[in-house]
Order: sequence, then structure tokens, then C-alpha cells
Amino acid sequence: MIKLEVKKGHILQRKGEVNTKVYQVESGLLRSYSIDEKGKEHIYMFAPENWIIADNQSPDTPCELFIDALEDSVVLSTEKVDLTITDVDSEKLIKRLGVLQNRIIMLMSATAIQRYEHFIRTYPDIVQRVPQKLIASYLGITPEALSAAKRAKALKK
Amino acid sequence: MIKLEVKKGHILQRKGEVNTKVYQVESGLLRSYSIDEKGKEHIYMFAPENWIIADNQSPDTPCELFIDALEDSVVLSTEKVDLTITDVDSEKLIKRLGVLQNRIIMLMSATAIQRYEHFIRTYPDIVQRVPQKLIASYLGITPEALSAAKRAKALKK
DNA sequence: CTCATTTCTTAATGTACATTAATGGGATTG
DNA sequence: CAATCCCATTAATGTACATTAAGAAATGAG
Repeated sequence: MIKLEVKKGHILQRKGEVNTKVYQVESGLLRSYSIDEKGKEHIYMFAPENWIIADNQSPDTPCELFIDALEDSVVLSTEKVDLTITDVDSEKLIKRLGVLQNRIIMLMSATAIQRYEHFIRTYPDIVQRVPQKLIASYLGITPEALSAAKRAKALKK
Repeated sequence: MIKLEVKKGHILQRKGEVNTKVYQVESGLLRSYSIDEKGKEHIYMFAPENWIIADNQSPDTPCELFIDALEDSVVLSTEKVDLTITDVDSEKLIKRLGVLQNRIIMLMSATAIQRYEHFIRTYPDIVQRVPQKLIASYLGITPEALSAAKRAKALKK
């Protein structure tokens, strides 16, 4: 287990690399994201203080995600193989499955603005800390679409 | 742990109920799905033989998903609270996180036809067993869109 | 086998969001 | 302080997919 100090913008993991590490955020903010064929970024997860972030692929396959720092951060890095079964908290894993389940249902059934409202309710602190365009990327839409959706909503009131 | 024989079409769990059970499929095929405000179904997961299916919410909150049988099935039903930590295989949970991760990335970055091709590669057996409209529902599109996408693809060849 | 039901396909139209491009406002750095 | 960069917004146009409706094909029940 190694403690890392990472500067904003530093990339901890790249897609295609063998992914053997799990990162625990002590302070700051990390994110994981994919880049599609057209070069567009899609944020998979934000990881503020006390969150764990990693590529959920088996350790012997190349990973799908990039991980980098959105703020100067302090991170504990652990080798996946060093995590014994007793270390892994099944309850936390199940909780995360629940988060991903809700995310998938939202992506399939909710409009952009509904997903945005759900996000600011669920992660009010992150909204304050990152630019809107990154939230749009998490929601699966463009910053322009998010901007337009908020305007349309404001007009209705 | 109870063994259930469920007929095709039987609903094992409804949205809003307290969700205390985990189902293990011995034979047949189950699915979990949500129904949105407009009454439209969105399939979250197919569960053929040897799969485990459940709502990934904590056992004290009302569940998000319906679970029913797409074929006559035999299912082992277990109370979540009866699953001790030693029962839960962390490795399987992590593998499932990987599956959900890929699903989310696909939903955010791939077109309908790309998601379809990924699906038939990943679950070739399920394609044979369920109508196309259910696969469309899993992919997050309408049956009409899937039909059109396949036609467009065939024309290109 | 026959009828009824479900499923698949096609086509016309509608809509949410993407793309592109331009503009102005903060923030950041030399 | 000026120059630059990043970010948010707006508008025009484009596109993927939804919706609606109809008919054809497959499936299932009696």
C-alpha cells in the first residue's frame, strides 16, 4: 500500500494497461472515464474523499477506463492481489451494485433533465466542485444539451 | 432456502415491495425490469441457468425492479439476511461490477446497432431464447429501431 | 388444422439530443 | 495588467431514435 500525492490533471491509469490497482481517495477528487472511437470522453465515476475507485475488470485483462485527478489529491494505492477476501467488504460491493443499477435504469428510461436533477440530489457536493461539462459527460449528454435543458426547465416556472 | 417452480409469466417480485430475497436459477430463464412513468418496460437483466438475480437495493428499502419468469423455471429462493458473509463470493460480485461497468459505458457511447452486436456476441444463447423485442428493451431501444438498424446494416453489405 | 395472439417489419412523422460555430465571461498566468 | 485559456451559453442545422399505425409472419391454444 503506497500513499501517492497526485497533481490535478495527472493520469493514474490508462485504458489498455493491465489494471492491478485499487485507489482509495484520502483527499481531493478523482474520476474514471472512457474515451470512445470519436475521441469523446464519458465519465464513469467521480471519487471524492473516502471513495474507492478502480477498473472493475479482472486483473488479467487490459482495463477499459482512464483514471485521473480533477483536483490535487492524496491517494492510497493498493495492488488488487493484496486485497484478501477478508479485506473486501461485501456490503460495500453490494451497495455499489445498487448505485450502478440505478444508473443503468436512469440511462435507459429518464430524460437528460431528469438525470441531471437526480444527480444534484444524490451528489450535491460534487456539483459545486466540477465544471458543468463534466457533469454532462457523466450524464451521457453534451454540455450544450445540459445548458438547453436547464433553460427549458427555468422557462416553465 | 426454498425451491420454487415458477410458470412462464409468473411475477416473483414487484417494484415497491420490500426486497428480501435472492433468486438462483436452476433451470429456465428469469428477467428483472423496471417500468417507467409512461408504462414502458426496461429490462435490467436476463438470468438463465446458474445465474443469480435480485434487486441490488439494501433490504430495508422498497425495491426498484420487477422479476418474472420468461420460461417455466426452477428457482432457489434465499432470504438476503440468511446469506452470511462467507456465502457471498466477492469475486463474483466484482465480476458483476465489471459487467455493469461495460453496460454503462455502452449505453453512454455506443449506437444501438453496436450495442446489439455486443449483446449477441456476449449472450448468444439468450438471443435464441427470447423475442427480439425483449432484447431491444435490454438495449434501451424500441423493437422498431432494432428492426430498422438490422436492415440498415444488412443493406451496407 | 384453425383461429387468436404475439411478434416482426415497414413507413410517416415527431422529438430529444448531437454537432458546429460564434460570443462573452471568468479564471489563470506571465 | 494584458493575453490566454477554459467554460457556459445560444442558435442553426443534422441525426438517431421514438411514436404511431398498419399489415405480414410466426407462435401457440384448443
